[in-house]
Amino acid sequence: MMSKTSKELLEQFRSQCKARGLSITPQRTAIYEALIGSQDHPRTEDIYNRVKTAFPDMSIDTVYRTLCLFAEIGFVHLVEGYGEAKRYDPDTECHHHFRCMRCGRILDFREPRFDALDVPERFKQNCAVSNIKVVLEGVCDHCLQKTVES
Amino acid sequence: MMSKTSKELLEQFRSQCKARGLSITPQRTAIYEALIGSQDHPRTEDIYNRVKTAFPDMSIDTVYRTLCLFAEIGFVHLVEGYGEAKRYDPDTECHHHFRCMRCGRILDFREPRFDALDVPERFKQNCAVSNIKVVLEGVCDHCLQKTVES
DNA sequence: TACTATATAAGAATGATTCTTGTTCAGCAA
DNA sequence: TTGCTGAACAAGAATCATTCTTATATAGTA
Ligand SMILES: [Mn+2]
Ligand SMILES: [Mn+2]
Ligand SMILES: [Zn+2]
Ligand SMILES: [Zn+2]
Repeated sequence: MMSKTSKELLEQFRSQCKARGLSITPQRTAIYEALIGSQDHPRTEDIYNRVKTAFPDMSIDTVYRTLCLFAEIGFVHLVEGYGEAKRYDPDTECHHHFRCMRCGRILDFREPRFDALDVPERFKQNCAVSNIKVVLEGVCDHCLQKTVES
Repeated sequence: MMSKTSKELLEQFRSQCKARGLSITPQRTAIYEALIGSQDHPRTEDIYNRVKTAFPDMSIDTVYRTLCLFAEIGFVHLVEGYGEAKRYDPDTECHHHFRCMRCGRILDFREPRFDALDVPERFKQNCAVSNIKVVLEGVCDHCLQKTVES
């Protein structure tokens, strides 16, 4: 199936907001557009930088608030990390990550085999497991290249 | 095999420090002991609280510095999270985590099937993958219990 | 168009972590 | 043992990410 056009995504954004009684403000729309236009895993400040060309006096607090809201309602996901600035994932379909421990780059990958790993019995019985993710760690191709060069 | 006694672990700590030219200070020793004596995933401040009974005027900066050092040299691991305070793992053997999204509790589990999942070809070829971890997310038994009660 | 609750901007406040600086001490050599 | 020296430390300032407070603006609606 073909992925949604950005026009379709925007329409979906508007109707989801409506359904939840959230105002559709120019700021929220701009932040949403910045998100869907990115294939990476931006920090709040990255999004802030992308929108402030069009909105020179947007407060960074608005970006923090809005991304937090978007994460709550599922427009974006929060990426697992190691205590630095939060990173968001505009791709909310099930997928997994490779994380470069040297430069912080996060690469996506889809691996259906990993989407439904069989969880230990004790979690099945006592906890409510809502999702599983596999995280690969190491050094990315870019960084390996740099190592060779020097 | 039997797991190491704390005396053996301490001896290992001392020789590892020596091998790396690191001074064996009372502060480092106390922090190391606090770590190996814990079965959870403490924050820097948790460790600080545990050692300050014996060292009332230890600076919290020393705990930050020391945990960071211990993570670099592999005495502890850093736990993946979502941007709150860093959490450390004194268990450096390969294992995986369940994370409660409600209370933040992190439960360990060992699942050899997960330790050597077959990584996508493109990472094998271009990146140096140093480890794989599976993260389960959901609501823990404690929190489910609370939900039922109220 | 007017009203009201919601959202925003600006800046202060907070929490975690790191940096700076002057002091102390662990490891080592005499 | 003693003395030296670089590494480690304590204290507090500084920084970074994030959240809170408050006064103002505005989206949705009558
Ligand atoms: Mn992703
Ligand atoms: Mn663990
Ligand atoms: Zn890299
Ligand atoms: Zn819980």
